[in-house]
Amino acid sequence: MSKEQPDMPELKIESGSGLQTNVEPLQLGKRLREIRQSLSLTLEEASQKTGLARSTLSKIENEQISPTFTAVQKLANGLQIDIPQLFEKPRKAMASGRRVLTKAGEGTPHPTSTYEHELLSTELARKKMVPFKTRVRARSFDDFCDWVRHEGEEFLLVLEGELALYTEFYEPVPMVAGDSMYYDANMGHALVSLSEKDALVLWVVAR
Amino acid sequence: MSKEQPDMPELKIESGSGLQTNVEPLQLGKRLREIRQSLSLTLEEASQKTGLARSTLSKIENEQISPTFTAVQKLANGLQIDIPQLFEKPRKAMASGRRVLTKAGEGTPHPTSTYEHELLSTELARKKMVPFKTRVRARSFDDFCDWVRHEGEEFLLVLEGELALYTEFYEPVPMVAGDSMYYDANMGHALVSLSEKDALVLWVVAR
DNA sequence: AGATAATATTTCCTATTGGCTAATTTGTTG
DNA sequence: CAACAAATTAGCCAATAGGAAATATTATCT
Repeated sequence: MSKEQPDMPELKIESGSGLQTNVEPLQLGKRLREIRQSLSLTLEEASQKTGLARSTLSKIENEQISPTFTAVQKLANGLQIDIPQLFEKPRKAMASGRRVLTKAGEGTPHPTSTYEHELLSTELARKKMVPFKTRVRARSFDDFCDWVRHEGEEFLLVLEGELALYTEFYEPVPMVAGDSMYYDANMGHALVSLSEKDALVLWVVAR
Repeated sequence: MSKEQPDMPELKIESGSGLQTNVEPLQLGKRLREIRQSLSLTLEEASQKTGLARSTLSKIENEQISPTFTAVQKLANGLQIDIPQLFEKPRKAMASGRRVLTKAGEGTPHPTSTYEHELLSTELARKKMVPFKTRVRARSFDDFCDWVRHEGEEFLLVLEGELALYTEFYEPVPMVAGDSMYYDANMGHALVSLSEKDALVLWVVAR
């Protein structure tokens, strides 16, 4: 199929939630080229160091192909760059001097089967913390069969109601409004409301 | 079930190049599955959020294929995770499975000239966040002459009262109970209570 | 309990794209 | 312009991404 017009960068938005943001703010090829050139490497030399073919490198740098994850690893390995560095925005993670105000009740809703989250910030990818307010519906311990468990650390403050924090290695801890907890999120954890009313907690997760 | 497929090629992640690279210490699929499940998402939901097919997600999670970089981007975008986080080795600064409970009003007092802080955790050196509750006494803008300014990011939630957040580059923002703010702490900032009563805020600082 | 329905996940097949070798074009110097 | 080096493109094969059927898992009824 011979085209004479330059390839249109297709930006396909899938159906369903219209929440999808564009998927190419990050010019990987351009940055890789900069890195290679800053190392004074030719495509051939980079090829030898990474184990990828010259042509492949060329196409990646010109953004004609999207490298496989293993290819990215080989690149990072061969050129002595760590992957996180590749994807960090040019400067600080969060743009300097930025702020996000969230008025009461106007966070982004994010319901799950067991909790009702309200995200209190946006552009989470660039931030170190994820703050949200969560409504914990009254329920019993039996309602969950598996711990919540993920990277990072969590801080939570009870705003309203009474609940218990179940954790993997300890006895359940009853908590009332004003109590707070700081814990390692790799430890299994789950919240259970103890009263008939829902409980309300502030939750901050740090990576 | 027709298991006996003739010439079914074995699916291997390492392509046939067979070069030196021992690149696959990082269980990407496993981590992605954990992330998806921690969000209580089904493959179908994740598919809608990311624009990737169910089957593709499944194969990625089972490490049967090496996702294209655009696929990784769609994943990160749709699931609200940032890419560096994906590739960082799971390090644990905080002792695994530890927790600190702070009952209401029993935090460590830490008064300053302008605020009255109550630290809500201990062993701060090992943690990623510093949470504290602060009472902001009624005062005027003139009471402070210099901005507070430090490394990291801050999240604050107004628990009681009315106050204004003064920041270096913006107009003062009036806030009432329930409002929250996320901002870069390098930007000069200061809180002023607007009512006769003291205001109470929750404050979390991330390094 | 079992049977059945509903949903979640995996498998199979096809179309598309990444990746390698080899050839072509482009750029630089003598 | 020749001669060389570097980068890009063409052709081919293998791997990935998508779609739908098959399987596994969970929920709902009698």
